[in-house]
Amino acid sequence: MYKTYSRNALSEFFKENKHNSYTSLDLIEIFKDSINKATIYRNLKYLEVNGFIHKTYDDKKQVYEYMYADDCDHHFHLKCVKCGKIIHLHCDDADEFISHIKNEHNFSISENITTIYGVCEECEKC
Amino acid sequence: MYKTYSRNALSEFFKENKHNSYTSLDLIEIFKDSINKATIYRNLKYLEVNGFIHKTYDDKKQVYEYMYADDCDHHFHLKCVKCGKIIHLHCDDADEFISHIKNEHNFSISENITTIYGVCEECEKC
DNA sequence: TTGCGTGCAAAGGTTTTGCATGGCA
DNA sequence: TGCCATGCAAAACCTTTGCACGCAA
Repeated sequence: MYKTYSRNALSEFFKENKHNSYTSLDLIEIFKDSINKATIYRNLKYLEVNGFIHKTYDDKKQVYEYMYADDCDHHFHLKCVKCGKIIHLHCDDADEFISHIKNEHNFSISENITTIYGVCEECEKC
Repeated sequence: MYKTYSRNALSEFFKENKHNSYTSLDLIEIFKDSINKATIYRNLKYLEVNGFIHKTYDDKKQVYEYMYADDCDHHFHLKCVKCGKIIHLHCDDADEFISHIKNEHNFSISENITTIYGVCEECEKC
């Protein structure tokens, strides 16, 4: 893997903003002075294929979003549809639920590509 | 609600294919001889707003998919990433999982907009 | 008759691609 | 040197919109 300016800038950005997710257009805007949009798209794909970022999905914006992938293969992501916050769910009950679905419903859940939508505590109050 | 040819054709199609989901492009292709694509888009939006179809998301195709909505607000959808089949999950353990997430993690899951991805029984064998 | 749905074509927005250039191993 | 990344512009692609027409209530 080449370390290039664009690739570094993008991956550092994701690392520094672990708790947010961004659409491709967000990133094009953020880096508009330094990185061409074709390069943004190419590097998003690259970083995703190489497991550095995790592709998720925002129901409101109708587009993919990308987020920092920190060993994201083994837990669910809860995403608040109001504020956009992503919660990495580490929970034994979730594991049990997955086992139950596997054993009783014969379906093997892939946590890494599943995003569970809902409303977080703070937004529930509003 | 007007009953028009296009709207009827689309909703009947969804009803007859309850266990599949379709992208807008699938539907444009299927109805290419009888319905204009602008009308397809307008009616998909209409049917979705009126709760007749349910909008979901396919990780592979990077687009929305639409499926027949049969009281889909109160259960999870399991989608097989290999064959595309959608399973409407009616399961007490899922309800318990949702309660747990609500009570212990303070997050209110919206089942109606969440699709859980994984691999179904048949595809697991391959 | 009036309002809504439709078809067509054009516009709008997002993503991908081809090609020439430049940088890093 | 050779491979890969990049920028630019064009192309491709999907979806939305404006407008005129026609059908349904």
